[in-house]
Amino acid sequence: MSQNSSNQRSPAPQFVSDSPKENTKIQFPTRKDKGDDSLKQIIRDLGLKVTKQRLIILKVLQDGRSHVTAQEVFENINKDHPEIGFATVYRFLRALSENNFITEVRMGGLPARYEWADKDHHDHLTCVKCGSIREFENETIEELQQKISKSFGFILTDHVLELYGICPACQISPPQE
Amino acid sequence: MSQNSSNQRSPAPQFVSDSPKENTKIQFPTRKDKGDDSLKQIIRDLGLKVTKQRLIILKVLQDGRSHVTAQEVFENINKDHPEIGFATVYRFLRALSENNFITEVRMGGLPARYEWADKDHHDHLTCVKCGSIREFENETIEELQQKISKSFGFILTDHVLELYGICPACQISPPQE
DNA sequence: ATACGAGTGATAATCATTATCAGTAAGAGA
DNA sequence: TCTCTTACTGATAATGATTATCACTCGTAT
Repeated sequence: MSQNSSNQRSPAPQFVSDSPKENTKIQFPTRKDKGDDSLKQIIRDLGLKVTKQRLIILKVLQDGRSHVTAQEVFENINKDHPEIGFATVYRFLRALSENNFITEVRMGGLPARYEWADKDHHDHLTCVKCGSIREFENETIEELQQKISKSFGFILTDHVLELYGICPACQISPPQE
Repeated sequence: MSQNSSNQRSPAPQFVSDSPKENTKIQFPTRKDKGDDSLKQIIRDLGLKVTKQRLIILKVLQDGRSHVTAQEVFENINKDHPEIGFATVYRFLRALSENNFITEVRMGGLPARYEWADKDHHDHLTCVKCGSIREFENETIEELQQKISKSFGFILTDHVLELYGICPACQISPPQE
């Protein structure tokens, strides 16, 4: 999504469902949540139609590992549902990401990775040797970011904090060929 | 072929944070100016041959504004030296970046930007409306990053901290579209 | 159930970046 | 300085992730 600026994913217009409905409190599904109903509700909350494809994508996101790329989601789905095209996967991932149901993480020039946004915000600590990712959160850093933004007169809308280092395992036994 | 045939929709972000500079023939030495000899030395330190092209690229990086994309460097050079191909620019920027003579900054899915690495470390605060970049540094955040890494047993080697927000100007007069 | 507009899948297009390769030139040694 | 070896260059093709296009399909409000 590098190319045209149209997708310059400005850190996301906060979820604004124009569906006035009643204030159904949005429940983010957890990993154990297998019910299709809450998945359907997510799609409706986005103001989108519920389709088989979108349910499948959501299920994979929910049950699969975190930090997946669009390609990985597609390949995973493709095994059981080869009729679903990758454009559909990309499109829906973008919709989810723009509405903050999932978080897009970009590191280096690598393909974007996505993770459920149903947990507290966290940042990443990535091993430059083996690629393993640890998550962390630090309230003080968050506060400092707010303070810094304010000092420049900016309204903070988003941030990316990625730490890179060498994990304990790779310090001991560097990965072989 | 490529070239930036200005795409349709969104406004191409304008990066105006650093002093714009016309290329004048006469260059007064700046604080960054290391002279041709030291530019040559940089290239030799990389274990590469000193070529006219590489000296020109280095000079542009040194004298031009910061946070430039490869395309911008190329276009800048192209005005006076249309014989230099963009592949040469990309190649050399990569070499410089891999050897930490310049720092590569990637934000969102946008093209990589480069900056001279001979200044103190700083992070970025980017306006999601107009693309302007402010630099900042915060010792406390740096220390916290070290502490966090240590708590996971990681040896911290690098980090990326990018804040996104709306700059004062864009809060007042949002760019129309 | 019907109609209509959103959704889909195949495919082409984009865009930044990298690879390829034949011709060129840097620079170490004679 | 001249030669010779090879790294370098520039034009162009290729790549890889992602988005646009478009005819067709399918949810879903009526």
